Amino acid sequence: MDDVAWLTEREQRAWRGLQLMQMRLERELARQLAAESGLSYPDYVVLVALTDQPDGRLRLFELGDILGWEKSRLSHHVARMAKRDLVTKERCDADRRGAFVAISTHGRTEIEAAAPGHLAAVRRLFIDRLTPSQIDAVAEIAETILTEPADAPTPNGRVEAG
Amino acid sequence: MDDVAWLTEREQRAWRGLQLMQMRLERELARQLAAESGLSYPDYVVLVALTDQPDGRLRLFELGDILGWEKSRLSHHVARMAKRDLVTKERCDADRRGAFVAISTHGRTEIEAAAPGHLAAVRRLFIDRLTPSQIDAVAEIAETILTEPADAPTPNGRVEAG
DNA sequence: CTCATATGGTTGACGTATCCTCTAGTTGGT
DNA sequence: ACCAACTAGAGGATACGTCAACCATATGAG
Repeated sequence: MDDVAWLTEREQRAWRGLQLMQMRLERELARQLAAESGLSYPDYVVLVALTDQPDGRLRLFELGDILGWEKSRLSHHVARMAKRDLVTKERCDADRRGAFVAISTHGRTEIEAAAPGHLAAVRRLFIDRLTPSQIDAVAEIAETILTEPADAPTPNGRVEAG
Repeated sequence: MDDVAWLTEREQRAWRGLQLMQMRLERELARQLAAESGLSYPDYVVLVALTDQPDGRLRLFELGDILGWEKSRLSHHVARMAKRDLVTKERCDADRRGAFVAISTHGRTEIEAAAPGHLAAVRRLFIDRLTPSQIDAVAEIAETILTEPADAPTPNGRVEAG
């Protein structure tokens, strides 16, 4: 790193800080969830996505698109969650290759028990330590970064318009 | 999630956006490093920390503090890196329980080859898409979040003053 | 219809992360 | 000197993520 053009001091402060912040947040949230519920952080986000659906279920590829996960990871994770009866898998008659993941009764119980503590932690660790304008700044920055640049590769098989 | 006090819309926009942004950045950077070098992202940050040292070496626990890693993870990771001859482990005479991790010649070669592409990716994906004031905002937000709150648990065995 | 190709999802192997426990060595009190 | 408490680090068990190969079904061109 000595002979390479590194970032300016300000840039490095932002970049390095962001990395550390994110690591810390994820670790703390994962720890909190593990301590106060039987769910991991990935379990949690899967169940949230399912409860967002009126019928509590999604095709696997839809869930993958929502979470930004690869299909393989999703398949493995859903299989593990099904083994713990947090979700069930249902076959899809319309497309017989496909399958639904549906939140189970037990899954609902678990996430309803986990959510308040998790939300409190998100507030305590992040939201409540920032000013409203900082919150908005975060949202804007994230949206800027997330808008697909024209020449970017398309990670999840999504296709550029045109 | 339906019957639980969730975040306000603004808060959720920031929080969810941050999560997605970070996932996307890490994935792209990991992909870039894997494609253009033989290093993983964790390999890279370990080597950067070592090259920041004048003598290119650190005690394991010092490295752990710098990176915010648990000692077990660090021990495992350094062992794997040593197996690939990216670093070497040296015994510490001053404290014979301890050990140094030192970057090897091969490690220097690898990171010097990897750095330009990685830095270019950091710029392309993040830095160059933000205004200078957004960069500063990120730095300030990260520093706010990273300052240890008085009542927080102490993840890495660090002890609160008093 | 038939074949090539694309899509939805699974699986196994392998590297990685975390938890917990263990040993060696250090430090401090008596 | 001795013993208790602590620290540095290693290592096994298990869960997780990724890659590449794979199967089954769907789709479209001829």
